[in-house]
Amino acid sequence: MAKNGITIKEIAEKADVSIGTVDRVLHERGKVSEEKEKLIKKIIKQENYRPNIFARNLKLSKVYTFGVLIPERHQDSHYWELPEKGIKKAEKELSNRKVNIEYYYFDKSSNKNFENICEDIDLEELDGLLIAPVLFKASSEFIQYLPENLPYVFIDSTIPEADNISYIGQNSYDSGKLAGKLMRLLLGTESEIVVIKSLPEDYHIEQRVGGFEEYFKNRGQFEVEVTEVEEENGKGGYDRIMDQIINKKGVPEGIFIPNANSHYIAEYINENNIKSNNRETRIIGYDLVEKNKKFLESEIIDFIIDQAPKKQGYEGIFTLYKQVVLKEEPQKELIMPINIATKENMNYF
Amino acid sequence: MAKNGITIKEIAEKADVSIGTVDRVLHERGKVSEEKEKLIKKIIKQENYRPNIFARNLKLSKVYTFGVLIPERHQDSHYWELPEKGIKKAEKELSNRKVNIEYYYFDKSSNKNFENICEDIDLEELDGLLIAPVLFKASSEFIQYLPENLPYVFIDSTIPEADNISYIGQNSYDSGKLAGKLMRLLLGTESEIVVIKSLPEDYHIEQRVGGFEEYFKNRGQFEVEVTEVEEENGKGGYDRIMDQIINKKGVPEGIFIPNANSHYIAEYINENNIKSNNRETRIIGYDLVEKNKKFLESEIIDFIIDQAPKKQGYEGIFTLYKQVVLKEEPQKELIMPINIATKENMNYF
DNA sequence: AACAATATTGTTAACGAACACAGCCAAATT
DNA sequence: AATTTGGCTGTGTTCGTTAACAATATTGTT
Repeated sequence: MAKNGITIKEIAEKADVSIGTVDRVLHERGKVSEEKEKLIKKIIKQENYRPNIFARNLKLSKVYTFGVLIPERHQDSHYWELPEKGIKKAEKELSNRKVNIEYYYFDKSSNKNFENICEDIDLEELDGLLIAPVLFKASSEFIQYLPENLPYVFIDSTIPEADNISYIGQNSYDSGKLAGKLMRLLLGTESEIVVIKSLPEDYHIEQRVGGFEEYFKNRGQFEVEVTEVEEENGKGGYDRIMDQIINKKGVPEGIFIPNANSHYIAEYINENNIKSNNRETRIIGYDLVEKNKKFLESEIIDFIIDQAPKKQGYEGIFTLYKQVVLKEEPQKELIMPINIATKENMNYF
Repeated sequence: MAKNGITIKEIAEKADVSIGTVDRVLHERGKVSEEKEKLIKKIIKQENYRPNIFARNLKLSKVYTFGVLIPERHQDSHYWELPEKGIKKAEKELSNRKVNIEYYYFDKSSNKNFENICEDIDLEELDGLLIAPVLFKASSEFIQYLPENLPYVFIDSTIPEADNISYIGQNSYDSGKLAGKLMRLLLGTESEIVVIKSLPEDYHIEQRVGGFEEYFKNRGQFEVEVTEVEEENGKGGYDRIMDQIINKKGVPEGIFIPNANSHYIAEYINENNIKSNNRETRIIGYDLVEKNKKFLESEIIDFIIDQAPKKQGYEGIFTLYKQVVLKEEPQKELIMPINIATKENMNYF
């Protein structure tokens, strides 16, 4: 019991060779006769050899450097601060384990800037890379140029055909459906719902809207209308859209914002003291950024769907660590929970 | 940059002594002249010396054994399988890091059994202990007898005056409040709500009920009535209580079950095809055990509050690992999120 | 057969910490 | 003066893995 695992030395004894030969088999370095290679491999398998990570890392005593390529912190209503928090947490925990992190922030509204930042990355220095491929096309291009043996992990979004060792993120479609259900609960019956999507198009957001609409199919007493707003216009853009909506159809009973900008709407509703048929307008948004938390606290926003961004960052780094440093088996996908945040539980995430 | 921490050898050089002397200072073994001791201590502090965990563990090459003392898996509607899953996950991840876990399951309905199990534990063999102190008094007694230097962590519940290195669990009061809010949303207006508490008394459950009631204070259109049922009577007990409630006051619009037994109620409602004033009776319960998931899937249960049991187990073991093996600073408390599970997101936890 | 070229295998010194052991020196004892 | 004692300090080995280097075996070439 509590078997402590066989060592290279013991394998060597069993196979009647030196540890050098075992080492060659293990690392595929140098030549080994077919006969001995077979024997050694058999023993390794039989005895379920796992290298002693303490010895391994002691010997290597290399400083591993991981790169992090994510949007600038303040973008998406400061959403990107959140994954970064998780990354920093992982960095701290790994600080005395020879792990070092280089941060590269790009402006997600500019492909050009993304490319420039990418060029700045000293890929030769890196042992792993954490990427938020929000700029789909530019990111797809970028990963073509990565060195063959540089492992990378995606967080937030993913690129289907890529060779990433792992993807960490949420199922956006299901989260949209959940938002639909919550909205129905909030409204009870017969209501008009507006979805305010932002441009440029984004896979995540499309999915969320898709799931939301799906939920209301065959639920005739709810009318769902999707509108669009240019992300870069900020608060002003949202204000104008709201003016238009209200002028055209009156105040909607429910508003769904499939990104972190729901606080703009909440602010509009709050400033203009808007009510819909004598009841509050219900708002569901995404992401626990400070401004959304404020309006969640005052219950102007009813629900925020959270995609565990901190965890995404944390697990992203740890996935690289486990892969690169500990040589553990990777997990191809890590799907985040779809958290529902309200005034009552928002501080526990 | 990427400073890798000073080594004993480097300390020795700086202090112009040998590594032996540094070692003596570090471990308080043998005599060292006051003068040199001071100097060495100063350097250690200045340079923030942290032993290299790889070297340390390689040398020590000790197998650490952690004990786990939790209720039998099937208890509380199989709730205890969930923390155990997290524990097993941690065990697997730590398997090649010389960590070994011994499981001790007790019958939480019997103090006597708990005591017997505790006596079976070979405390001398253990390097750490994970305890779910659901039996408050018996657990309080037990921890008195633990060896001075045996670190232990609580999950699920805690004991105020104990010397545990960490507590991992949820804020039950706030989770009850959240349940209240969700119930109000489900019901809309004017409803009768029944809370079915189980006996014997349990701190967690009291807190949850307390939070729930608190939420409905000053919300006159809701009437909340608390009833009790003997846990050990199982389904039969819940059936009888439901019969009584319905006979006395008719079918309540909402039912809140502050533990993992909500599936009993759901089954009752389902079997007897019960409706309340032509609308569904709303049910909110706790814990994503299989049976609850089944009724959540079919929407007979509307919400399940989840306390991240798997995470509790996982983090519990890792807290011990970090403390005992890696000698990192412990975190006195780790408060779990209050997760809201519905049909739509239940499979992502 | 002599020798070079290549294929295969063995040896050894780190990595940093822990710890047993040996050594040195001055004061105390005989 | 020789020896013991105790206080203090340094040295060497070990843990399992890695990788450079050394050594030996085998094959090919003239």
